[in-house]
Amino acid sequence: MRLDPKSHVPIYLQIVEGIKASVASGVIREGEVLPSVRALALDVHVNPNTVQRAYEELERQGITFARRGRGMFVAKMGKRNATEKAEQALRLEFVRILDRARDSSLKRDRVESLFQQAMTKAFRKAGKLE
Amino acid sequence: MRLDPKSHVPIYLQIVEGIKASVASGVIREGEVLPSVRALALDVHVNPNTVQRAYEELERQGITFARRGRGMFVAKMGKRNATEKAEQALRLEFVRILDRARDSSLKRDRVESLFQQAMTKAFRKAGKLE
Amino acid sequence: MRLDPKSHVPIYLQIVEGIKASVASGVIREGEVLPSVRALALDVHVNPNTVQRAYEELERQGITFARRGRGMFVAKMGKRNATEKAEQALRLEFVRILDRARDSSLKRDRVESLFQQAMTKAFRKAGKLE
Amino acid sequence: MRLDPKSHVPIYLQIVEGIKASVASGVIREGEVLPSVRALALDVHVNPNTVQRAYEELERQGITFARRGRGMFVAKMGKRNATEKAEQALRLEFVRILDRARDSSLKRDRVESLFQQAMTKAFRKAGKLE
DNA sequence: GTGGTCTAGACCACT
DNA sequence: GTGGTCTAGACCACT
Repeated sequence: MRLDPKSHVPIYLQIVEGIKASVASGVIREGEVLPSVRALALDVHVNPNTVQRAYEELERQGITFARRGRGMFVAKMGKRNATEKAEQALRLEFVRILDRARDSSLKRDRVESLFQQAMTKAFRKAGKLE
Repeated sequence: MRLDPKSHVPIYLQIVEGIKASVASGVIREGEVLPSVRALALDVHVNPNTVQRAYEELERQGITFARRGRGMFVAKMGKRNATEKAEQALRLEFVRILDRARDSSLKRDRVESLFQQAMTKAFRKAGKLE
Repeated sequence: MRLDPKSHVPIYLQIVEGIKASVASGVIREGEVLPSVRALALDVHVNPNTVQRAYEELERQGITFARRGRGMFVAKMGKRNATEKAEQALRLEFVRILDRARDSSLKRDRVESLFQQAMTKAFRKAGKLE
Repeated sequence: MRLDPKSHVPIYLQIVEGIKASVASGVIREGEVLPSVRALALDVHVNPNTVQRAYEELERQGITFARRGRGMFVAKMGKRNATEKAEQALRLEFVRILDRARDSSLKRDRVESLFQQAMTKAFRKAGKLE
């Protein structure tokens, strides 16, 4: 999981996004257990409370559920929920950054070209590692 | 200028982005004066200190320069700087959100389709207002 | 026995309540033996330690008593104790939730109506099953 | 605001309930500001973080909204939301405690009588103080 | 001063 | 060991 300490997005929300991606892509399957709060905290070098907060948010979003003393599990509709939220988030991001590009009078062709470059980069990487 | 109080991006940086877009698109031209701190503060319903921080940041980025008692002016090369930064920011945003889309196993076609929808929306709006 | 893993009431206390109801209603009679810790634990999908805690609490409340190697038995006066505690608990619950309803400015008539609906539902069910 | 340290309901949720009652009853009106996190923390003798958590939950439930540097305000539909949630909570509480009363074989008449006593007590108090 | 995030560390219920 | 709540205290963005 990649956490960016310089980002304005709070760390706990970056963790939420990371786990959601893992659930959406099937890296963690429905019914499977997430890493424990303490284990993940050690792993990503943040305080356990910060992970705890991320886990609460995931439960609230219907991606996971908690079982006392057992751990945190991916919910039945977790994959579907996570995928839908990922698409919705992507759509909103596109709208936000393209609105700004337009306001900056960037040329439509130029925007298209930057997008295609990023696509190639992102989906080429996918084919190789991870 | 659109400010989102719920965004994780600090308001002063949102103001910076808005002004950079105005400079990049020529709404404010090189050598022209920006609205006064107080005027803009009243306009966007924000504390003058917040606008002040935004203006300092713009100067730091070489988009504008200050003349004591006269105001804040768009620098020579301000438009070019603003446009370059807008492109660079867009490129980084694309990489960031497409990486996440890939990690979420969103289909390449689906991502392309969401992008085209947002493009149409953004650049259709551009033709009409603002 | 209905256990709610999402409830803020600890599971061992939920078990205590469930058994008290069984004793109060005569489902388990005075002198009769309770299910073994292990049997009940398997039945309600809970760790034996949790059932053990519930049984200790029941003994402390004078509802049951333990016989080493024999099991847990309903005490003489167990039914009466359980019934009295059930009434007392109900009274306290009523006071608590009606105080809150009043603080929320819910109308007296509305509260009365919600109560009657719940009564009908609870005591109709009673006529049929269990 | 009455907080019960012996309750199994977490303190932060007790605070949520207390504020919701104040909003539902109009003690705090729509658009008005809530006590600051620090002020309320001092008032009810809990840690500011605990109040903060309650305020996050209130915002999530659509009762309030936050303005950076300004404070926490009652939302436009806050009163309605709070009242609806209060009714729903009451209904669920009734169902829960009446189911248990039935399982304990309490007589219907007896339950009715305990309820009426609590009603009189709660709504008499309302007429006098607060 | 006001809300929001984070660290550090304690204690609890449950496994 | 596992999640959930709470205290104590720091720092940030905004007013």
